[in-house]
Amino acid sequence: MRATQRNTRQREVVLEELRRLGTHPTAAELYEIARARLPKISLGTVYRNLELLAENGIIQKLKISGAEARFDGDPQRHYHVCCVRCGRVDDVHDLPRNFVRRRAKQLSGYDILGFRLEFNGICPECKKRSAPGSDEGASQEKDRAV
Amino acid sequence: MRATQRNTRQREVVLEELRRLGTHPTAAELYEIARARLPKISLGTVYRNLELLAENGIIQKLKISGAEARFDGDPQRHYHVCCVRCGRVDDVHDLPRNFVRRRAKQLSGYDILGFRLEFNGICPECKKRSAPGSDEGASQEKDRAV
DNA sequence: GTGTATGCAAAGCCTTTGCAGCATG
DNA sequence: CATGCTGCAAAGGCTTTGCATACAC
Repeated sequence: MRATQRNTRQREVVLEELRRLGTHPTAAELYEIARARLPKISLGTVYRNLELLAENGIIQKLKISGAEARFDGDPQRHYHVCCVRCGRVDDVHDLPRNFVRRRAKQLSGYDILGFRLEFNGICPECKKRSAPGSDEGASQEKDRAV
Repeated sequence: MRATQRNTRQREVVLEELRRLGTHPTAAELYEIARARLPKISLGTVYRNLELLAENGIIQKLKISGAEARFDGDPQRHYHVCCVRCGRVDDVHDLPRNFVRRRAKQLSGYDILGFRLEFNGICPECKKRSAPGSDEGASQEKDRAV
């Protein structure tokens, strides 16, 4: 999070529309939608704001297989299904502890072909590199049930 | 899988090197390595072959957060850790059924900040679109323990 | 011999950035 | 008013593609 951050109309609109959609739009899609309210907004601004919001943990940036990044207005959800044909992305809610293909299919309506689980964090090398008195404690380690 | 596919030296080398590495190189990295054995190979060819191998399920294409795609010579593994600082990707082996942050950290040496679980498959719309007598049964539904 | 794959280079696409002017706190 | 943000457009970086040639079967 930066020192001082201003609340601009553009940032507000981008976030509002992303949340209102409830889907996983690309930056370009969001740009088109935002343009209805702010005709002069630029793609660059949309990208900059999405990036910033994601850095602050307010939204989520997804890099699913496929060309474009997608954004999720809900930073809490972590389960997604993506279509290998059209690239569409949906959520899978209420995934039980012992998640299974069958359950994912029931909840999403997809034919589940596979899955991918990714952890993210700081690798040993990077830890060493900035070990003593680390000042860049970006994401504090919340104790959620990973 | 295409009608007829030929076994070229280039494809062979790309696959061999990817498997030999055991890491998750980018196309460019693999290109440099392959060049040691086939000085005239082109980046385009490396991309084409990686794409083809991934389509055939022989390797895995990963689109982790970050710019470049990464490739995994083992199509079976599904657990990865990626460093939010340098983009490095590692495997997490032997992930227990009730995976937990602690276990993932033990196995990888990373400081785990979060995770992402993605299913992939065919969305309801795409199913409808190619429903009767589908001829494109790309990935057969293996009954692995998703 | 036929059709796939390659090499090379150009084109594509998504995303990032430089810069001058604008607007927020 | 100081400086973060915007719009615009150009630049970047990874990936894909067109085309003539080479090679696998």
